Amino acid sequence: MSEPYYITTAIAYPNGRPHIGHAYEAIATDAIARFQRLMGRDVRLITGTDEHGLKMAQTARNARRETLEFADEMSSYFKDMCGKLNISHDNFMRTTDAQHHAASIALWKAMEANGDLYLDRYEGWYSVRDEAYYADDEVTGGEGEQKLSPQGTPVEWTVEESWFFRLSKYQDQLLTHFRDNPDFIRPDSRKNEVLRFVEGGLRDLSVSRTSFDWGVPVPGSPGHVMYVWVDALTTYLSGIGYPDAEGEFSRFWPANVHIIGKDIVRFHAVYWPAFLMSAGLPLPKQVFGHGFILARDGAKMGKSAGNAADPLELAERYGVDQFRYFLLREVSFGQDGSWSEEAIVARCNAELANSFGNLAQRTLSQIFKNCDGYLPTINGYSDEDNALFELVGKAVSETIPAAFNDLALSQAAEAWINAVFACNAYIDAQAPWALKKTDTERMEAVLATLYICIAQLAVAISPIIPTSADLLLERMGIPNTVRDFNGIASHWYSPLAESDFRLEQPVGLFPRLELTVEEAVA
RNA sequence: GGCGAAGUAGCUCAGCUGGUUAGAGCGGUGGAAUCAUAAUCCAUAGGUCGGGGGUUCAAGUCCCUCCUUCGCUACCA
Repeated sequence: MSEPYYITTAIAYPNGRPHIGHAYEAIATDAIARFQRLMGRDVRLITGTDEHGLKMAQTARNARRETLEFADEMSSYFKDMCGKLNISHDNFMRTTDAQHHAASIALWKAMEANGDLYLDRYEGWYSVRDEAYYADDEVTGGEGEQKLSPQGTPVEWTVEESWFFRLSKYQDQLLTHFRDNPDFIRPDSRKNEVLRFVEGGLRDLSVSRTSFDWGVPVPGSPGHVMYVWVDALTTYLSGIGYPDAEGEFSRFWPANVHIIGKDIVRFHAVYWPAFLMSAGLPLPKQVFGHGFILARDGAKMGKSAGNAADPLELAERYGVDQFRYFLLREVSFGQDGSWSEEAIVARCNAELANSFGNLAQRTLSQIFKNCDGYLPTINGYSDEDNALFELVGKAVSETIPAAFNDLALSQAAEAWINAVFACNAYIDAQAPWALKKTDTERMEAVLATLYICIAQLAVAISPIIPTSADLLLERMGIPNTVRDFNGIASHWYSPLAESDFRLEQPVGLFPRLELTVEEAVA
């Protein structure tokens, strides 16, 4: 059995439809998962929705909907998004699942058994919108006015009984863990923020609520439901079978990496490991906080900003693989990035259509026309051929895997496109269309060289553009068994050339994109 | 206020522990080619590497300071 690899997205709060940030996270996580599969790992990718909390209950009530039924609908949008964006998740975990409740309760009891939960009173300015308490001096608004949180949301003085988690107890253990595992939080800029936060001292965390009942009931404490983050984070466990400690869970926990947005690093890098320490469970190996995808004008994306683009609409308009490629290629993973329709069109046309798609098209077309569709046989390679093999081979078996391994997704794509550029330079320099008249044997060697390189490049980029890559490999007759990083580096060409495989009339892989009319006018 | 990140060619950005004429992609310009999705290839455009000061034989690359943007965090009065 191959080595397990467990990766998760954050568990989205489906208070609205998924926006481009959700799509970005799912796509990035999926590309990493697909890469690991191509490296031979036994992968689990878990995603899902975090459906509890007061906000959800209120939104449903305002819409005069039954809460669960409302949650069903909202969750389904996220599940649909995963389907449409070709996310290869193994499980879509909902916090409203019965098994998830059982998992949350099991985690709770484990923390309780460790003496880390106690009942106390909590009072302060509570913001329903933020689902958070604020200190007296954080609140603004004079006598008789509506008090506002630092985020500008309305707050009310609230007193409630609450269970507390002894977070303070874990300060030193956390710092030790951060020190001993320098890659636990990435990128470094996020790690520094967390370090400073923890070094500044940790207060115990309120982990239950009594003001509403839409959540996982606290065991043995009627009227209390768990703080949403407790059960949301538990999804990483329940998604692979917890509380059943056998089977999937024992094989895949701890997770290799949690992919999350930079805004929720603290929950994943402080609270979550503390919960796990308390429950006696091993910690995930890494938490990676990616950046935000900003609109062209620099405004933060979000439903409240009113400029949230529908990722599914963009994917439909420009193509799922094109959309995936754009996001992962354009944005340095871990940093913020921006998008625009112009940028999508420009990037995809330049690299996918003109460089790679056209490379495949011109190569396959020549084989189709000049070799009657049969793969040319090889009678020795020239230095130029070997130089290209070396360059592409290095990209495919060293640079690109190394970048993926390091979650440097844009660098992986960059290394790939550079190898594609080299192929185009090679085909122009060798000019097989001229060799056709002077030296058909040499022409065949050139086309064979390109054929091999194109197949390797298709496999290497397939984590990012899986459908297109597979389609090309299929048309090229590349057996499924060699469509991974090891296989495609093996000697599959001669057997294929000697088989009765014959190319069909080549068809363009990536149509050139055009801006939509509105966008072009604007 | 504290801490941190960033400010490099028109645009988007690479530049690790300081060291040949500061790089890439896109865009622009000039060629070449015509197999291919009017796609490709080659060459090139000369940016005081945010401002100022300093260390050094040598600094985008270290130190100080100022300006701008952003993130985390805090709030002394």
